[in-house]
Amino acid sequence: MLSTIQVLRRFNRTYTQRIGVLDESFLGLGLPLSSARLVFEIGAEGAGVGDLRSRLGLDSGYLSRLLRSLEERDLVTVEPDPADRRRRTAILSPSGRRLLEQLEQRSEDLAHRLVAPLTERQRARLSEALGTADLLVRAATVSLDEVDPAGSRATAAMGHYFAELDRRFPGGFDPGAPTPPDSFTVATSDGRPVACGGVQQIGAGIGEVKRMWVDPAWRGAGLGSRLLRHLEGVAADAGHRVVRLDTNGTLSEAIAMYERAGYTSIERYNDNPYAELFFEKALP
Amino acid sequence: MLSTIQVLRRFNRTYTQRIGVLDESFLGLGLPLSSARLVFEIGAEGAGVGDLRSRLGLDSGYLSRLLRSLEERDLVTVEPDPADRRRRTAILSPSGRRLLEQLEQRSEDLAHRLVAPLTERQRARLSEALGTADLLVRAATVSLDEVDPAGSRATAAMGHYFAELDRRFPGGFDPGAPTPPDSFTVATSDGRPVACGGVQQIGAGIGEVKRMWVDPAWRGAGLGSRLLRHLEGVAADAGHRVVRLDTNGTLSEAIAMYERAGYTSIERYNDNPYAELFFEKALP
DNA sequence: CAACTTGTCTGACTGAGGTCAGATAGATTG
DNA sequence: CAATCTATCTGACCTCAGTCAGACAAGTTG
Repeated sequence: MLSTIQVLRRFNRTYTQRIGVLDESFLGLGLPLSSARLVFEIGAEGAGVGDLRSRLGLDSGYLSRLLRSLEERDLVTVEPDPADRRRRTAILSPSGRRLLEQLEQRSEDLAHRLVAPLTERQRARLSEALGTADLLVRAATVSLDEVDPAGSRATAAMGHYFAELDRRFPGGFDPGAPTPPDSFTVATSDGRPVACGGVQQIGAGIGEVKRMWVDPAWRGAGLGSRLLRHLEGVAADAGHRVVRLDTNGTLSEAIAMYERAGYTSIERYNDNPYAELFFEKALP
Repeated sequence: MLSTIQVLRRFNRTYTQRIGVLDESFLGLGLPLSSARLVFEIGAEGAGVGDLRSRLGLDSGYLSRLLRSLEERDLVTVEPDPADRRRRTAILSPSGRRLLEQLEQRSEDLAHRLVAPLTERQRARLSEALGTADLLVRAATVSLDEVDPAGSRATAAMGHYFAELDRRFPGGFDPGAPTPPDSFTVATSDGRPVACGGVQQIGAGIGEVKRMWVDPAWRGAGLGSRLLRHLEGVAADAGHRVVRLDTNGTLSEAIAMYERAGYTSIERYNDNPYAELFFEKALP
């Protein structure tokens, strides 16, 4: 029986040899690979230069040069951002958009050719396997960052949380004027918040986990328990011996997860009108 | 519901962003990536230069230069093959073998770090998904080549076939002095024959599929039916209207496959002492 | 054994990909 | 408003990766 790591390494070799070419399908349209990738990354909506730099992990000088060469070929226009004229935004020109379509097409053709020898049933198996692998690999590479509890990343993530509560609670949800917790963690994947949660002191040696949320598309990938473990670590570092949390009966997945994580039901400890269930766990 | 192609393309993006780094783990040991890959490919047992060329898909001049640079660093020795002194074989020196170990270690560490955030169950799911994807991707990218029926590739593949018959038949198997068929197809993956089969005229408009074999590790991936379809095409191109084949009752997987492919049982049409069952299919 | 084929090597050259050290223009802050 | 910081750009430079043409030695064939 092979270990996950052996399977992963074996797959990696298979993959780079055979599917890796999907990327190189960008070649042959008269553009070097990195320029083609850049066109792909700018996309139909355009993107900020700094944004591109971080997404592609390129040196600022190098990226600048790539953009200049795309401009010379009339594929891209770069314009200053009106709000902050130091920043610039790259947008595809009409011919750039045509090129993007060709790139998409080629990549699709190649994918098509790759699965062509498989029967319908095998394709379905492959789809399912790759879909599972995709979710798990994404889940494994989500980065958990502690952010400023009053900053924009925290606010944006909390927005998703409040919006979901509002959708799920029969009478809607009114966050009022929320006070930021002592510490706030955001889980990000591809630049988007996919989960979040805060920790706040509510008594001597007692921390509370607040505003914990996981994007619905990401549930079942273990992200919730990972985040919860992380938040318990944050609480422990802050000197708490116990963590508590409250929740609403509607949020059944969350409740199941708290129980799996070793939380036990306790009496009401606050006057949160939306809370119906209360949990506690002693930190090791 | 996403199509296989969409899933594949999505996975490809996830993958190149996150696992693609497994390869670059070869960097940082003072060797450029291609040299490191070459050391990896030479492996502990050494490898022929031509073999390396085809496995890595490199230009002969480029490969030669890479080998020279590894020789200069005392990582590799290249020696002529005693049987054919044009051919040369690359072998790792002791320090080359140490380097290979370091490369393996790094790649393993990286894979380990990647799966570390997953729970045991998730890792098992990932293993299974990647294993399935690996088999299917390999099966999809096997290349079917028509080779010289009397050449070395055909002989090597047939050797596997005869060896398996010898293992499986109660009284063993004696191929005698086999005459090469009119046409022979070998399916190759990573330079190894994984399946083969020949077509021979045995009457006016009648072709026979002979010596068809699929590597046991590859059964269940649809390779057999794909090869059979290919051989039927070869027979049709040769002007045959019907294909026949004979087989032994021991080879139950093969028999099931012939039936699935639309073959029907017929009377004995030859005096092959090992054959017990006879099939026929009309070509469209 | 002459003519060919095959396997590897050498030399000359190219472009992609990337780094680093400033320069410059716009924003922010005391 | 001077000083500082930030986002981007320019110029100089370097290595890696790869191609192509041809040389050459060893093997094969008529």
